[in-house]
Amino acid sequence: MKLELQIKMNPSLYLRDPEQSELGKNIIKHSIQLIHDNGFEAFTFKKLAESIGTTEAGVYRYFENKHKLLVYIISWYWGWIQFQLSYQTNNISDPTIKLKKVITLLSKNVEDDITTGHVDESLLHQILISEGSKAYLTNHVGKDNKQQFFKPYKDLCNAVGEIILECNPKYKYPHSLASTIIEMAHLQNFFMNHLPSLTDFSKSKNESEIIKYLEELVFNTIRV
Amino acid sequence: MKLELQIKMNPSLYLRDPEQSELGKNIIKHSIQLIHDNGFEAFTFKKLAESIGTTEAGVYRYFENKHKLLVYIISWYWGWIQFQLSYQTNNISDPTIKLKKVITLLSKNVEDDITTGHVDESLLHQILISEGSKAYLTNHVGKDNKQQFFKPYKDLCNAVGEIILECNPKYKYPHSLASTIIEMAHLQNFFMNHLPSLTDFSKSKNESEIIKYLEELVFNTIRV
DNA sequence: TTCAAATAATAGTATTACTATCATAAATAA
DNA sequence: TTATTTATGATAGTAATACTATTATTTGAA
Repeated sequence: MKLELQIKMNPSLYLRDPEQSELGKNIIKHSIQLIHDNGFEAFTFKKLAESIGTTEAGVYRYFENKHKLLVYIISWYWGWIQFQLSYQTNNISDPTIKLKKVITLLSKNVEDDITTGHVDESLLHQILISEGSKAYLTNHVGKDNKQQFFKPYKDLCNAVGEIILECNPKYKYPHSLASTIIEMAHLQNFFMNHLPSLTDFSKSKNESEIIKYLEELVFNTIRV
Repeated sequence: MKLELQIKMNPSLYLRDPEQSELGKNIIKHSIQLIHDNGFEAFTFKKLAESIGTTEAGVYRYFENKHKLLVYIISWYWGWIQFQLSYQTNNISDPTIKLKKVITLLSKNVEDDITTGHVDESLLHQILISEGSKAYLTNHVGKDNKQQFFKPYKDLCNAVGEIILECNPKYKYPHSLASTIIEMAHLQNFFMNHLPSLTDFSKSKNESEIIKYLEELVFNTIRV
């Protein structure tokens, strides 16, 4: 029996469920590749259609526009991370170890997960680093939020916040600290690779120093 | 005698210096207003030209494209913040107080500064919160960086890093902590206003709680 | 006064972000 | 089995965006 991990997506994000057809899966797969390779600004439905071997209209039958497609794959990623988190922290009772697992999970470049056929999680992780914040940094963030587009992100943030509170039930800013960890795990990685003088990780070019930095930051602030 | 604060800009950002003409100053002024009101994605040179009462071609004589214009106004803002920082921390010897001033300066909504005629710093601060990271989150960040587009940001980050080191000369991550402060001052503000469940500031809607959060975060991590 | 530079007015192109239409192939239900 | 829905493919078309180019007019410094 083959194990298939299915992540439940918000139906408002798509017109036709991309999981339900080959073309749909191809749209996801090639979107991830193209957004990774050329960035979200250069990504168009025309290029995507060409890369798949279908037509622009074909893509529009699945997604209303490229922003919703971006939010879709990002939501998928947060759902996947949420699953990894509960999987990896299962049976661990020490919240400190749990929180360290979280930091590592968010910071480390993930390996491609074979149980999710058409999605390359490693590329997705890179996309999150450079494009993740573009999902919500728009002037329609309020509308999108009302449609629950950011629920997976919020759920993750809450889950991390819970772990923080397990470490120190009196800590006053569990959600802000959670969103700080999530965002900084990505941003410090981006800076390390593209604007190294904004970090102290220039030489090493690997994530272990970012993890150390974040651990110090987090555990010093919650252990008051 | 009228005091005029002049911020030196990187000439690669423009084709014609916008400070040197009325049209140029209008381009800056109306860009800030339009980007603030509608967001960077919806901002076009055509709308800008209409709002000024000139033509699209007129704007293109000053800026190659809207991205460079964004980087220009953002650079201007960092230059202005850098000036405010050195001005406000002048004659203060206690680095702890200096660092607190930095956090407040970055987090608090600024008041419009009369010494800079055509620039509304309060709007600029809002633009930085929602659009700031779009200056570097592109696939041409490397090219832009080679042209020194991010120097004002880096200079500020260095200056803050210096203050951190004054507080604790042994602290290992002064630049990363500086970029964390800068980015989080903005991002937590954005979350507070648009995605409050990612923060612990939902009720108050003012920046003083963000300042407290950041101060706790920063001083607990550097006082090891 | 003259000459160069800045601006205004207009036009035009390639690309993007869509919408619409119609034909065909595949899946499914009667 | 045929009838019919449903997904896809092929093609066209539109409005807006992101520019470039040309020419005429105004301004302002030598």
